[in-house]
Amino acid sequence: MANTLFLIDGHALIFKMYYAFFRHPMINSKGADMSILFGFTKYILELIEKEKPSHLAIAFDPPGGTFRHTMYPEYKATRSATPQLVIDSLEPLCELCKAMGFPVLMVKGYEADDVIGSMAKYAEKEGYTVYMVTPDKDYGQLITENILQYKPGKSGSEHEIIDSAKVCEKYNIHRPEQVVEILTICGDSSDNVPGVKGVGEVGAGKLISKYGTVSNIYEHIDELTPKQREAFEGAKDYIEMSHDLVTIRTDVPLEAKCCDAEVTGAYSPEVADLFEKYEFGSLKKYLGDIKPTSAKEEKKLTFKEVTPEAIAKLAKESGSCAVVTDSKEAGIFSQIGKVTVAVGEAVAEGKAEEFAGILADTAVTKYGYDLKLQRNLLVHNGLLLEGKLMDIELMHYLINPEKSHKIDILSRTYLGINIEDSLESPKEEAPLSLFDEIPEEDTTTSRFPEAAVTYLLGEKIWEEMGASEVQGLYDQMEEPLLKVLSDMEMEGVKIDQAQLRRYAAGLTAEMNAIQENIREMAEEPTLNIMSPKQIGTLIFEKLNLDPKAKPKSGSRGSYPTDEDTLSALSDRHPIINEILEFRGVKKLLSTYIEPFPNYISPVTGKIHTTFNQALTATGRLSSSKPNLQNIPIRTERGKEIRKAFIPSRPDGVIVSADYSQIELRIMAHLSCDAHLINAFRNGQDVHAITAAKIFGVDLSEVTPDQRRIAKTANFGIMYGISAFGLSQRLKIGRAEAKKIIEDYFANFPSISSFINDTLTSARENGYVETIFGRRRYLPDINSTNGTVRSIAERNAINAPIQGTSADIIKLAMINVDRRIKSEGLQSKMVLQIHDELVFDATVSEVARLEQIVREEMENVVELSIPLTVECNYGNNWLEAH
DNA sequence: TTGATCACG
DNA sequence: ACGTACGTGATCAAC
Repeated sequence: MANTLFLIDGHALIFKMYYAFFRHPMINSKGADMSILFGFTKYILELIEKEKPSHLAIAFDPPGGTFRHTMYPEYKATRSATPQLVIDSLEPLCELCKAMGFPVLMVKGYEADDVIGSMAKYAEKEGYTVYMVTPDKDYGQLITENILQYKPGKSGSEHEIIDSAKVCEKYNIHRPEQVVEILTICGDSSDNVPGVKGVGEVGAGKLISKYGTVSNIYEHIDELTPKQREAFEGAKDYIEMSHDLVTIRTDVPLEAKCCDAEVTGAYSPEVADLFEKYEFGSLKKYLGDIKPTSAKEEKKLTFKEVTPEAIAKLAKESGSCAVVTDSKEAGIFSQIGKVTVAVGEAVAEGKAEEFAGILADTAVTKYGYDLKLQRNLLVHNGLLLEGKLMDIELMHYLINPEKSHKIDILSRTYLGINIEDSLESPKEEAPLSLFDEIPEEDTTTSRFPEAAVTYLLGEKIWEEMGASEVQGLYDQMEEPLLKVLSDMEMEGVKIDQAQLRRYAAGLTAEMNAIQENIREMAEEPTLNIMSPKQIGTLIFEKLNLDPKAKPKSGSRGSYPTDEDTLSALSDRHPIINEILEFRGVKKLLSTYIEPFPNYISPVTGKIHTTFNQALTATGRLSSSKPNLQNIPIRTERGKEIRKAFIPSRPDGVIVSADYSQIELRIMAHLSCDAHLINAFRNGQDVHAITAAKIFGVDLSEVTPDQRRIAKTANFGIMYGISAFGLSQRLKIGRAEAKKIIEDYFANFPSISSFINDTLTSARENGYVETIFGRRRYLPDINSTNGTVRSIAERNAINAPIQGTSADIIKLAMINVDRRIKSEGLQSKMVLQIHDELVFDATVSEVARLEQIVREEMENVVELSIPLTVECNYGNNWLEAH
């Protein structure tokens, strides 16, 4: 087979990668943006794997001007400045390409186009088939039988090979060289090359197919229409220069020979070094067995097996051990398999009962991973997990909440030990009931490595926590909370199944009726209302309710059909409201009603959610399987679902206690704003006071509408407002929104300086923190990319507020739990919904419980504003509001 | 697997 | 040149 040479248009590929990673840049551990370097390298390696070229070279534009600039000073003058990342990536990229054995073609005074053109023609003579890898249409002029254009596909789609026939067809010309004539006539706005005004690709194609060249058109200028003649006359002075500018040179002196570009597939250790340096972990597979010259000695994990009795003795002596409780991830009521315990290098494995003494020993610290689940499993199986719980996942969460806390990654990062091979790969469970039979235990896989690594990691990560001063946060907050959450999960919450079933029947009937109605109105008996694509087509094409609506770019031509968009059209056709109704009902059924029976434990008859304690970026909890933190309340239909959350005892009630406006109070505290602090101290209506200030009216004259706007503005401030965002929320003009924000900051200067101070500190430190020292790192806070930087800035404002609120309720939960236990109440705390605690209580205890809960929640921390709690109770969760 | 949509604070 | 308020989880369609 003939040799194939791939010539890469480096400049174009760099920009392709720049935009591909624009929204989510790839930042390495040192904070450097590797987007272009990584994307470029990955593209080349994948290209080689896919197309298997025998030869490959990469052309870049040289620094400084080219002959075209000399010829025409305005050349590319309209281009905006090259992004800094592109500039910074160029040199390391060249170095990397050379190291990988690909000739870097760069000739002073010539652009990459000319270098590729010259190389292509030369290689063609040598008998190569040449593919020019570029999206640039200018390259069409170079295409021959053996020189083709390889046009990379846009995000996901296939590449396209452009041959002579295709390019001729595109412009309606006879020979690819005539692309030059087309470009001369059309000009090139991005390169600032002038063409013949008023003549586009189609017109140019017709003329060139008839006259062959631009100069021949001028020779027959009398045959043109008057308009065309005028246009060509107008371009006469510069047309020759334009012709010259768009002509790709094919006679550039080249040093590289084709044979230099051979793709061997064998890379040097220096390439592996660079991959290591740039953290291209996922690209190492392309290097085969090549290892870096400086390959670190991978530490070996050593352990020796001893008996359960021996390990118990060691654990007692050292005061600590690591515990791994074997079970499939199938809910908190699973059977336990074997238990593995490690102390230093000593490990032991056996039935849980064999370790019962040590597990229950309060004097022995337990290192482990997801100890909340382990504690639940053990308790369910009649065993205790006592002593200080050092959960490495939770500990690492405090070091950096947004990094991965997976044990294999921690092991590599902190210990230099790779346990991937010796660990069970976490397989995805079938997403069925939590209470299915557990698959047969895989006894071939030992948990020794995991236990031994956990022990080492526990000590190491604890040290690391000292550096960011989060040890106290762990001891005082997360570790005690772990046990509280474990109790809450085990306790569960009672659901009125009969009420749920009755409601389901009614809703289903309602939904079917709406569906029929919609299909009739649409005259489409098979319409799938759940398909945004079908709904978009129906509304914007068939019914044409908004002729101005355009398909969203990027999502393959589908129209937006979200609630905002649809609501705006509800006057145009009755079908709109029906669609929204349908969605609402369907949501309730499929998310909150149908799946719930599967979550009811046959053991307790209750629902047991999982609280994720090491997940959110801000310090909040999250709830899953099922999520009990997003049970409906805002709509009438939704409220019905809350009625199904009932007390577990016949003489029971549900008690709900929620912090009133806690985040706004925290902002008042953090900013020390006198107006807000006074308002909260005096128990006044803060949103009304805000309205009075920003609209410059008396408090008594604030209209409900002004209050609503002020309330939205208050929330907006906490989320890192923009004029655009506020205008969207309030459905007002941008200028009006801008005015509101300006008036807000003018009247609340301390909020303004709080924001500025927070941003300054974030830029200096690279992180922000809550009043309890919980950190969130913001690697993009100093990014040159404006979009990602503003996201980081909004996070910088919001994280201390949301995070402090999360810290406060966490402490309150610990204190409330302690009081309930110390006073011997039967009532149980069962749910937390960010600013609300829900209790499964007994009637006789309600008064005492409310007193305790209010006391603990309101006094958990001393701030410059009071924290107030609203407390209610009733026969179900809805009535408790 | 991803994106759109929508439930909550 | 771009996108547009913070933090979550579940479901469905469509790739």
